[in-house]
Formats: sequence, C-alpha cells, structure tokens
Amino acid sequence: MKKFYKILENKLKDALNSCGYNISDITVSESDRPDLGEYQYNGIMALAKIEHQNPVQIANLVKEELLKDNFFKDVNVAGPGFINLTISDEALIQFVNIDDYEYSKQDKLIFLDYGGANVAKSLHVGHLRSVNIGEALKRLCEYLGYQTISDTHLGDWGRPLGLVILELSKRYSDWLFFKKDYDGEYPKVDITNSLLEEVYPYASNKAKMDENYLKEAQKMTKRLQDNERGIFALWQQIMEVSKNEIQSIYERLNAHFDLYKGESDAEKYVPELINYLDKLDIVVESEGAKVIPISLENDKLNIPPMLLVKSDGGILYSTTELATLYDRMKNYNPSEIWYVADKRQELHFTQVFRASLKAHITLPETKLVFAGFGTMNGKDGKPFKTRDGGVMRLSDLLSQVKEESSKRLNDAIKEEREEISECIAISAVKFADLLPNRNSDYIFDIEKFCDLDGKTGPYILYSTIRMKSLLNKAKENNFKYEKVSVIANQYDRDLILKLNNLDNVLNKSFNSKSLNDITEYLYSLTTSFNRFYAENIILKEKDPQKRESWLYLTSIVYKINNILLDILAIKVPSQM
RNA sequence: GCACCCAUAGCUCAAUUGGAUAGAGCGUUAGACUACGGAUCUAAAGGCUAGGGGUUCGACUCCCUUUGGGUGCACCA
Repeated sequence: MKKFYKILENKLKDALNSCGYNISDITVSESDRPDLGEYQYNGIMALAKIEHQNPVQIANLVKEELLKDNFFKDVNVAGPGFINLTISDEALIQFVNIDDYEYSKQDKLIFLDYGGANVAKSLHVGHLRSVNIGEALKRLCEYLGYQTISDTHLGDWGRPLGLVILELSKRYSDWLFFKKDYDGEYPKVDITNSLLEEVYPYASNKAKMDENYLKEAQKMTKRLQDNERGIFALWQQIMEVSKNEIQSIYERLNAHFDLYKGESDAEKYVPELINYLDKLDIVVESEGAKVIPISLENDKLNIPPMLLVKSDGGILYSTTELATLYDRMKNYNPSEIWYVADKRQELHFTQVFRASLKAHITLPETKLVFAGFGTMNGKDGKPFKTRDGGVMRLSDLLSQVKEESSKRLNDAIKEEREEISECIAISAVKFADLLPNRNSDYIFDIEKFCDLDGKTGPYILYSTIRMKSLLNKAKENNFKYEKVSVIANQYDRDLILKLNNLDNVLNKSFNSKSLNDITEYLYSLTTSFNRFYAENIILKEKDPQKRESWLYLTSIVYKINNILLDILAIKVPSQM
C-alpha cells in the first residue's frame, strides 16, 4: 500500500525511458479531474519545453507504452499534454491487501521543543497550539521511524520567579527561607497553585507601578540566580507545585515529555558558554553590553545582533536559549531540533540559530527548525480573551468545551460519562486546532467547536466507533474477513484510492511540519467510509466475496483512523 | 520609519509549492432511509482568488504597484 505511488511513478519512468526520455524526478498525483482518470501526470509539458517538442505527441507515445501494462484500466491524454491514469481492479486489489503500514526505524534523532509552560503562571490559551502541534509532530516523527526527544523547556528562571519570591517574602516574612543565617532543613510550606496564580500578576503589576518594588525584584532575581540557599529551597518548592499543575494539563491534552528541563538547567552552562564565546572572537561590545552580530550580507534589512550579556551583567532570554542549545548538542547531539512556538518569536530564533552556527555550537548539518504557528483569535479577530478581557486559562477553556460536549452526549450513556465527555471535548479542541495550516491565524469560536456537526473531532470519533461496532457484529456472526477479492462499486473503489494516499499525506505533513494535511485526510477518509457504509449494507450482503471484501476494507479504514488519531494525540472513547 | 506575513463563497478554513472546471465544513434550500449506531447519507445555490499591471502554453501561487489588516525591530520572556 505504502509503495503504491512509487510503483506508479516507476511505471511512468519506464514508459518515458522506452520512449527515449530520461527523467529522474517524477510526481504522479491524485487527479483533479476524476471524470478523466484517477491519477494524473503533469510533467510532459515541462519535458516538451526542454526537448522543444510537441507535448501532446510525447504524451501519446507514453500512453501507448503504458497501455501495454495491464496495471492500467485506462490511459488518456488531455489538454496540452496531461496524462490521466485509471488503475485496473486487479492492481488495486493487489495493493489493498498488502499490509505494510509500519515504517522501519531510522537513525536520525529529532529533538522537539514545545509546550513552553511558565512556572508560577498557569497555562493559558496561548499554549494550546504549541502543545497540540508539538505533540502531534513528535508522534508523526515516531510513526515514520525517527527517534525523538521532547522537552517542554519550562520558563522557570529570571525575573518572573524573582517577583513571585519577593511577594511571598513580603507576605510570609516569617518563613525560614528568608532568614539569612539559618542553616537547618527548610520545612515544607503550604504553597498552592492558586496562590501562585494570584501572586504573580499582583507582583508583576506592582513592579510596573512601583520602581522600588521593581528594584527589589531585580535583587531577589539575583539572589535566586546566585543560588542563595533559602531562596533556592523556596524556588524548588514553587517548582514542584507548579510542575504538577502543568503536568496535569498536559495529561489532559495527552502530551507527554521526555524532559522537563528549563531555563534553570541551561543556566549552569552560561559561564562556560560565555567563556567559550569570548575566546572565539565573535562577541562585540556595544553600548556597554556584549552582543553577537549575526546579520548577513544578503539580508534585506539589518537584523539586530543577538544580545548576550546586558550592560548590568545580567543575561537574557537569547543567552539562555543559546546555553540550552549548548546543553542539547553536548548531551543529545540530535540531527534536527524543532521549535514549536508562536510565529512572533521568529526573529528571536533566527538570531539564536545564527549565533549558534557562528559559534559552532551547532554545525551546518544540524537542522534547526523554527515551526512557528499563527495566533489564536477570538470571534472578533483579536487575540482570544475571556469575557472581561483577561487571558483565559487553558483549564477553563477545556472545562467550557467539556461542559458543551457533555450536554450533547447521548442520555442513554450512563457509565463512564465523565471520561467520554472529556475524550470528546479534547478531540473537538485538538481537531479544530490542527485543522488550519500551522502558519495561519485562526478564529477560536467555542460555540462552533461545540457544534459537533461537520468537520470536527467528534464526527471522526463517532464514525470510528461505528466502524468498530460493525466489526464486532461481524465477529458475532462469525463472518471472517482476511482480504479484498472484489471491487463492487464506486464506493469501495473510492476508499481504496483514498487509502493509497496515506504515505504521501504523512510525508507531506512531516515536510511542512503542519498537521492540516492529516486532519483533512482523516476527514476525507472518514466521509468516504460513511458514504460507503450508507450505500452498502454489509452484514446483510448475500454475496460472501463482497461481504468479506467490504468487511476487510472496513477493518483497514478503522485501523488507519486509529493510527491517525493517535498521531494527533486524540483518544477514542469506548462509546459515545 | 524599516522589514516580514496575510487578504479566497454569507461565515470559518483548504488548494499536491506554476497545472486542467479554485475545493471542504458551517449556514441556506430541496431530498433519502421499516437494514449493520441518525452525531447518517444525497443534491442544489453560492467565486472576476482585495483592485490594477506584468512574466508564459498555463498564475490564488512568481515580479511590480495601490488599498486595507496583522506582526516584529537589543538590555522583558
């Protein structure tokens, strides 16, 4: 099945060769004109241009050659030289019975950085796409046989933490963490996530209004960065509470990370890194700060240099990021590193990537990829907000969708009602989130999501469960299905043609690092199945060959749906 | 100010990277089914791809330009 296009393309290549044309790169695609053929080859026009020959003549020669092969039911030439191909039943049946959905393991290691949670701040809607896209890309890589490591890269260092600790020190000045001469064990204090969520915005706002408070926060940040014993112990306790909260949301979104490293882990490489960079002679003094110039000659505009060390000696986001790269190359040495983050961060990553290359932290063969995604907007086309204009917490968003899903769930379902609504809600959010192209901004409309008709996760889930139900009934009736032996009508034929595209879709998605091809394909395969299901009454079919073929086809579609849903990190409930 | 991205059906999104008649979903209208899970299926209407110019056999896609949006541009992360 997987090799269908390769074989098809080789047939064309051979035919072209026999006609005296040597072309290495041949792409056959699904036809845009199903009335003329199932597949099309458009390369003849380009060939004719090079050869200074009439494309229709070449196409006709190739056609004669192709027709010698009973692989094709029909070959025709249309327009300026399009070749339309229709496959014979025998060939289609042969391919649909090949079960080769597994991909062989590859040596290449791909490191994925996504999620991007910040400690002491709850995950909000802005994190949703990073988690969904990143997790799905990771699963896609794994399915295609690549090795992966995923790291959520926590924002666990720097001023935000300084602010939180400062505010805690004001409210709970009696805590032992703040006693400078204390050298005993620190007790566990009662920090809750809701406390942290309240403290951070409070402190952040206060720092904006009050200059002295800001200075105190900077001092506190410095104390943390200097690993002062008590401050560090408190930081660890904050980390634990916050990390648990973050993990629980990731869990709901079915996202799992190999590493929960953060800026604090990179921190320890900073002195070593700066020392290393100083020796390289690529660091320049500028307005009291240390920078790495990274603009190139053919840049259309001057890209500002990467800021390495501030004029006050402090370090920045980019520095930590560079140190993180240093760590990753040293400890994991991946072939590729993919960053899944809001596309507004593109310039920042360009700076880091270039600096990293210039400093030989990564080599030119290490592929650094910034997979930026578009903004999630509200119905008004502006960044998504709560009703009162605040940033919506991710958990609140998920609860709202879940409530809607629950309302629509069949009343007859009593058991596992809770789990099932959760499953459906997550499928609704994920499918909708992965449906637009990664680069596009899109409008997140809760009501539309909760409207479960149409191109949605719940539709896919429902259909998939129905396939399973059908297969179960077949089993109860002792109907065996081991292969396809006949193609009975356009509905089963159409399904087989769709299945042939799977490998192309996965590869395209891998190359573009966007999941929309997969969601679109999954939807199209599912609707084709539903049409097939509506037109063919499978279990009542008298002809045993047809019945077996249809059941086998159902089992393949069921299998593929499960594979694709798993890549998208969408779970299928037992019933709905 | 400089640079990048976007503008496609009433709404929300696609378009195999230059291919044939620009596709889906929602919504609207009209239909189907005493059958395997009706959260189903069939069909219709809906477009000068923001406007204008160019490149070629061929343009939503590439180049120029106008208009209207969005984003980024060193001591935040």
